[in-house]
Amino acid sequence: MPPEKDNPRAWDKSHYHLACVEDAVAKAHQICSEKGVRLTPTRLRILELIWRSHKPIGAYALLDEIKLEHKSAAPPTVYRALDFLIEHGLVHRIQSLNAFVGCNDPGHVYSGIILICNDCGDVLEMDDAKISETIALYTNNLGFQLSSQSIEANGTCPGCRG
Amino acid sequence: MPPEKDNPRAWDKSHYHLACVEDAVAKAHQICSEKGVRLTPTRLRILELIWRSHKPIGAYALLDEIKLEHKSAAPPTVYRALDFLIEHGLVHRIQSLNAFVGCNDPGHVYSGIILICNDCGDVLEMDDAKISETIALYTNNLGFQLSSQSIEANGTCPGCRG
DNA sequence: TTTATCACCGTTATAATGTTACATTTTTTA
DNA sequence: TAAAAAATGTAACATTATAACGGTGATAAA
Repeated sequence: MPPEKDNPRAWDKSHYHLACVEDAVAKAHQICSEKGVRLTPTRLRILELIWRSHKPIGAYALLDEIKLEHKSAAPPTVYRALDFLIEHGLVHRIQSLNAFVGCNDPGHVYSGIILICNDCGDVLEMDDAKISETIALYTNNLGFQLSSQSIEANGTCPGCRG
Repeated sequence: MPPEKDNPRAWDKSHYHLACVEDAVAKAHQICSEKGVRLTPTRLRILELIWRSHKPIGAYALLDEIKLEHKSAAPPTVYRALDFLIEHGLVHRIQSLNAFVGCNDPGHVYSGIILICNDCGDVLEMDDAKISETIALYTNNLGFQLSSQSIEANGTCPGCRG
């Protein structure tokens, strides 16, 4: 992770579907209820911690935080919750950082493109059907049956370009 | 990594620029010479090992192999060589697998899209300017200065669809 | 020719990330 | 309520990656 620079207006997130932890929690309850799966206290807590961190957060950072209130927590505690949250589209894993962010539009993802600022470390999720359709088209022409994709872009965010 | 299935004709790679280890080594020598950087014996050996593995290979698997001939090798031996090879575009890192593959078209990359077969574990590199241009366009409209990107797609390759 | 520098490598240790396996508890289902 | 399934606790371990420091050999500067 780059030098910690705090840049609260790194990008314009005004179009985001979820503006705060509370929104994310409400949406998560709704989605889990619709799917008939259980948003247990640990899962909920991990989701909240991810949303309260306004940057991608790693599994062991989550573990440190959750240990403060839940002394017996261990790596599987965190990884199981993350698996659940990712499986149900509530959280994205950022492969290039081994870190996690809340999904901005759960239950409605075409293709999540993750933009990562190399200066401040903040992330923007960009959903675009066109790009994922293009990739699906190209891969289908090769006879490849696409099941998932991950697009991560590195660069400098508007806030850090100054 | 999925169950080991050996599927030598998983995809049509007839369009690949580099067909074998020897091609890859020759091209690497050429590129390093043009850039004035040193393709030392260890770097060359790691590149060969990556190309001889016809699947993505992890750093510690490379370490095991190189230890057979070079008893004193340790993790930094491998990671330093990998850093070099990646920096000069000779090797790609596959983020979702923590593994490495030879770049099929070094010195001429628009956007390497990595297709990963979930059944046989083999990988195809697809270079396409259009997709990377589309992403560049979209991110630019957000004021994001793009420096690099990684696109990985999971699914089933033609060979494994049967 | 000495001395400084630099890139590369050897070596040891350790950090960071992620998983297995099995026991226990809680919740749901029959 | 009893059986089954889902979730969690717990300890140990596996995998991936980096830090730190010293040595070596080539090249450049004094």
